[in-house]
Amino acid sequence: MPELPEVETIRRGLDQLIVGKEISKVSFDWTKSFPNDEQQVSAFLLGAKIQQVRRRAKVLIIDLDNEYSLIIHLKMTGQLVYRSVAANFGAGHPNDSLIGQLPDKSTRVVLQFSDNSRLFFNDQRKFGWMRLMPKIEISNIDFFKTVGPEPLEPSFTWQVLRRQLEKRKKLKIKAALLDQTVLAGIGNIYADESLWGAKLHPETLVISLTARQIHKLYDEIVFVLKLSLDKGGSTDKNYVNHEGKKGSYLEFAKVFRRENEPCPRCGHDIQKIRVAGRGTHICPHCQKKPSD
DNA sequence: CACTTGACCTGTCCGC
DNA sequence: TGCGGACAGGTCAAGT
Repeated sequence: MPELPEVETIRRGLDQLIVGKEISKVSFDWTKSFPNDEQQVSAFLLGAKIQQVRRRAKVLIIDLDNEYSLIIHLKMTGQLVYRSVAANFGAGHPNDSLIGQLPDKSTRVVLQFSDNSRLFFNDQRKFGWMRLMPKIEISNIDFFKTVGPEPLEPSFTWQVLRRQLEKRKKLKIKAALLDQTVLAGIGNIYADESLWGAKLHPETLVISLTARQIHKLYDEIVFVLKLSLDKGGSTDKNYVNHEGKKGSYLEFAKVFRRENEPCPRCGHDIQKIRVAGRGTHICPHCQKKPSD
């Protein structure tokens, strides 16, 4: 899924929907999706109330009103959908949704609240996970110790991006943008979109970027992330928000999933290539390799 | 150490 | 229609 705009959309939604609710029951069908043992669950999850929903990079943190939190990573195909009994009963497959009544075939974990509403963690590919962890241990997770700055925080300036890129001078710029220790929350979609905006070929080495190019790339990263957040994120195949609804950013995307369509800037055909092991979309005219 | 590749899973699409 | 292979938005671990 889910890159920063999608995870942030869910965070905002859940923060409105589940804060104050008391967890009354938990069930799961796949241990890797929820590795905690019975004892931890009954001691710290059952009976706890939701205090707040936070996000760092692509990770959601649901703080409980005790010393524990639920940490959730949706990886590629995870969904977190909240349903009251009535809403679930009425759920079909309207145009703005991908899912009907829950649980469905991909449901891995169900949190039930004392008012009988439920939060469903669905994940087709089973890469995602949810786990209960003491709040005090969260900052000790390697990922949180090394993850880079949040691009939508006011403290993230183009100079910060330049400094972060210093650490990965030998990488291709696309690989650097996907590296969560450089910058938090960018994935394949927004890497391609911001590189197109900055007219940079994704294989351009970081070391060869000028200050002006980094500044432009910074502007484009912030622009595409804010635009996507405004559009409720991107739905390619699986992503839905906390209500089970799709995001509409891809209608506004310039290159992602638009191979063989004309570049909106120059009209040349958009190509799909492979960079850093990932499918990558470029306009070969606007985004020249430095050697070309 | 810095960087690249394969593994983790299921589902879908494309070519033969 | 059936079947094999490639590919899909993310991160780790293992390999070079």
